[in-house]
Amino acid sequence: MNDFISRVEILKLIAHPVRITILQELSKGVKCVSDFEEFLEISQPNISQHLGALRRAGIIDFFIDGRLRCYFLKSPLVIDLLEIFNKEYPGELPGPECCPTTKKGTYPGERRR
Amino acid sequence: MNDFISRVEILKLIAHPVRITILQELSKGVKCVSDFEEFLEISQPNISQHLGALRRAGIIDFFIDGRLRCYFLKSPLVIDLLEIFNKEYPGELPGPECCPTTKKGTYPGERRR
DNA sequence: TAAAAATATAATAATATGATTATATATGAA
DNA sequence: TTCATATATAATCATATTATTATATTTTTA
Repeated sequence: MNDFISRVEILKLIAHPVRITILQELSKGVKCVSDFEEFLEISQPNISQHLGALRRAGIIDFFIDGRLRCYFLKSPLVIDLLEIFNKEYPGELPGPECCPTTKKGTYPGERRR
Repeated sequence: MNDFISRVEILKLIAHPVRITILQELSKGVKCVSDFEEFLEISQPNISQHLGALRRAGIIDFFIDGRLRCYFLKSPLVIDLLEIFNKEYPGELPGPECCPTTKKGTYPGERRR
């Protein structure tokens, strides 16, 4: 039903420095928790919590190898998102063309800003 | 300075149902606050706050036409992001191929999950 | 079978976010 | 000028998010 909201939830979840970093690593290949501990400067439980949240949202998943938990990317959206995240955007969009129409009339009248 | 963090901040800002809706509208053209009031079911001050936050982040900007404030998209990243946001993703990424290597050794041993 | 390693879960506390309400500002119209 | 319109700002409160600390679970190894 609420496709829109769940997409927003996914975005919101990804929009966190640690989780973006986790996803960037996973986009290169499988990683287990102790691998993350080596370069994320946060505690083990915190890593686990971030991984758990990403997992519950269906963004990543894991398999178990002995006592290792090996996480991998599941959501193809993440691949596209990371590409945009890393992309350079030189410049801004062109400003609005003259005089678009809204319910309130036609603007700009005098364009002061 | 911190390019990574500011990108995350932009993502975080966009990842909100009202703000995504605002940006989707602005991707179609200029809109003023009272235009938004017609289809966003939230209060005027709340709309103003969302617009203000997007503006402070440099994602949108406005010009003034009389007593209207006419907002428009500034960040090209948003265009790409909205495209992904609306894209359908059938299926998941293929699971990891056998036996990738981590600092901890080679896995999976027995893949139980 | 006891200890250790790898990881998760739960409880808590600090901080951030978001909506609401009330009020302020600026502009055009009467 | 005064009033109405369009919008912003500020203060407050409720809720959500995040990190921390402590503890539990599972599996391997000694």
